Amino acid sequence: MKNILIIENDPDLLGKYSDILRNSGYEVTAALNSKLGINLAISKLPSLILCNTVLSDIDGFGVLSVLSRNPSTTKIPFVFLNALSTPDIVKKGIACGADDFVTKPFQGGQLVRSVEARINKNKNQTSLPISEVDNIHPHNGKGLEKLIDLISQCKIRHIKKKQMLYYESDHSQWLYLLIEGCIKTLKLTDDGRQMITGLYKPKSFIGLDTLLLDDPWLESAEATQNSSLYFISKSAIIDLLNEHVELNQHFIKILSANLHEKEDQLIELAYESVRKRLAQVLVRLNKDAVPIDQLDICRDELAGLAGIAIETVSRILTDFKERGLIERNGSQIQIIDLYGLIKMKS
Amino acid sequence: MKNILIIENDPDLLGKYSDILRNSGYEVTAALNSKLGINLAISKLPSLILCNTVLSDIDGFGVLSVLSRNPSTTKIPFVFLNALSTPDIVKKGIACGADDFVTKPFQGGQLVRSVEARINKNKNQTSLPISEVDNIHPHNGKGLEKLIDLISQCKIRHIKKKQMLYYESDHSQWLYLLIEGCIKTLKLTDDGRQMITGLYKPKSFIGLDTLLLDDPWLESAEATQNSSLYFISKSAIIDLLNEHVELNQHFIKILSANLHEKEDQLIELAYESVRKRLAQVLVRLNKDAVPIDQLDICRDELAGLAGIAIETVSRILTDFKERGLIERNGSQIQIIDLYGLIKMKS
DNA sequence: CGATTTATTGATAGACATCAACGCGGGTGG
DNA sequence: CCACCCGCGTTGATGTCTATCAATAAATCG
Repeated sequence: MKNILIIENDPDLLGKYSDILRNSGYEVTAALNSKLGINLAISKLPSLILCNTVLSDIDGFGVLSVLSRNPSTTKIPFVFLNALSTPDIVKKGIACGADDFVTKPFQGGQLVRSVEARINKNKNQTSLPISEVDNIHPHNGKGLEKLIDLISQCKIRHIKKKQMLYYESDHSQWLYLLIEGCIKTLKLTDDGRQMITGLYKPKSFIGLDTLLLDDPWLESAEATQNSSLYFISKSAIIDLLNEHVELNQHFIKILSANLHEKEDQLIELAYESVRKRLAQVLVRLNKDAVPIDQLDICRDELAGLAGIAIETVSRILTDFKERGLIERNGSQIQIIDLYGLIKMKS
Repeated sequence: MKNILIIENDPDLLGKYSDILRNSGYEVTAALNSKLGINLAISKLPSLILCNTVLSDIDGFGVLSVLSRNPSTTKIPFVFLNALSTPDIVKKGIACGADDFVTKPFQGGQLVRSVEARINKNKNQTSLPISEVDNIHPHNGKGLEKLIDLISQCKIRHIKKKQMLYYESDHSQWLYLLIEGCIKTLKLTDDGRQMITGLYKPKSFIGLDTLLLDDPWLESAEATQNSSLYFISKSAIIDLLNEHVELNQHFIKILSANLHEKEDQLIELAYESVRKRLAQVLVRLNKDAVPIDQLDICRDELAGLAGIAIETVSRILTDFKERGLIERNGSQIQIIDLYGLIKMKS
């Protein structure tokens, strides 16, 4: 029978939730404060944890952080119970690695449904294969093998399109490994325009650049599609790094490659015309896109990637279409003449 | 008595050079081919090596490369003898780590003078203190201590203002550590404009980004002032990296910081006006400049740093002067109102 | 199907590159 | 020692590229 741990200050509510879940056939462990909750989570290893955001001693986010750092409990689905789901709470919850949010008050059925859905979702995830992660092959060394072990012990979280993964200037607690979907990292200007500094495809790490620095995030990250990611605790990775030299060197190589990419973008931004920049962006997107060379990306993001205004994107795209370089249907773009785009001159 | 090794194919010339140097009071070791030369260099450890660029088996550049990789011979001053000093030879020589070039034919006195000057120069260099190199403190770990040891065993070379250190797409053999002067790294566009991707001040490493990648240089490096650098053999550094985890992590941190800098520049280039970009460049230059806040930099380089046209630089500087932000005398710029520059709006 | 977001098109103005001319110093060679 | 040239910096006139504002059209979503 599935065991569910509930952490909730209010004895009345705790009893109520317990009853609902027991009636649905779950075994329930109850904790009236966070310390007890953490201990019970570690000793009982429940199938799921329900936890109030507001607790007397350590708050819900703190509980989640502690359990995330412990390898044996990091993978347990963690659902927040809270009176209000303000954007701020959701933001903080995602940053800590929460799986779901249930807002009080709720109908009994809703709670059960959420719990069931979450447990089922996490059942499937364990079988996801890790291979060729950002050019990691297990035979490349003991360290990379250990890294793959570590990753496979981490919890997978899913975030929806347009949801933020983290925000600029927030404290960074995780290294992310994207499994599915697409994540963009961006910086905002004072007047609200975005510059997209990175566009991450499956099998790549997000956050390597702040891994060893104590700095907070220097950019925000947002899902452009529904995405699944491994949340890898920074402290665990750092422990691994301290033991395995080749892992460090692998990361150095990734960072070096990133640096070179950025430098190329720099010179492009400085001296190339907008036309050429947009063409380059299309070429780059095409390279690591699905084989159908059909890009599903909104104008806003193209503008952010090329560093130009949305209206100009629109204009240039129609121009490209008239010249037979691309085809458009809706917001989808199909590249017809890749060579023509590459050879685009200012 | 100082021992000098001469490597020269032609027996007549070899004899002639030997006589000249013997008459000036040097002990001379002669080698008629490169293999012998290398062996003698290692066994005798001469005070200086004279070597023809053109040799029968391994050419002069090859000899220098081999000796540079050997810790016991890397520090020996190495002077090329060549019939013509074409820019191409000088370029290749500098890339390999040559100290000087003497062009044949020459007067006997010239050879002696070059040799003496070189030996004296290299006498002084051994005492240069390495401290706080790019935030390296010896107490930060065994690896950093070893790194400092390694660096102190490396030869220091001096390159003059406007001389190139390396060229884009050349093979990279060294990691450089700047001691004195200033080095800029730049990329060129097809139409000859330059984008300066890095401006290195003393105590910083140059070439970290290609250290672990087998790629050739992706940018060129040029001295903006007379500069002195340690030439650190890549293979030696890599050996050290394989032994010391914390050294890798130190480099990861430097690379991460570089990456963040580049990202900041990206968003600036994309969305800020040229006025603001130039102001930022001045602020950045001022930060790590001499305390007198007097910048000696030509318009061309300001343009390359901000990614704008030289004429525009000129125009904006006069505007800044009229507003009392800076003062100009000749090509020197003095910042009057730093805060005003920082607060510059588009 | 209406409402709201997202994309396109047009008109306009401003910013900046480009071409061209000119002044200034410093080095070079007669 | 002076004239000359060359590189560098400044200034002016001009044209073009692209952001911005505004209006409309299309598409997406509930």
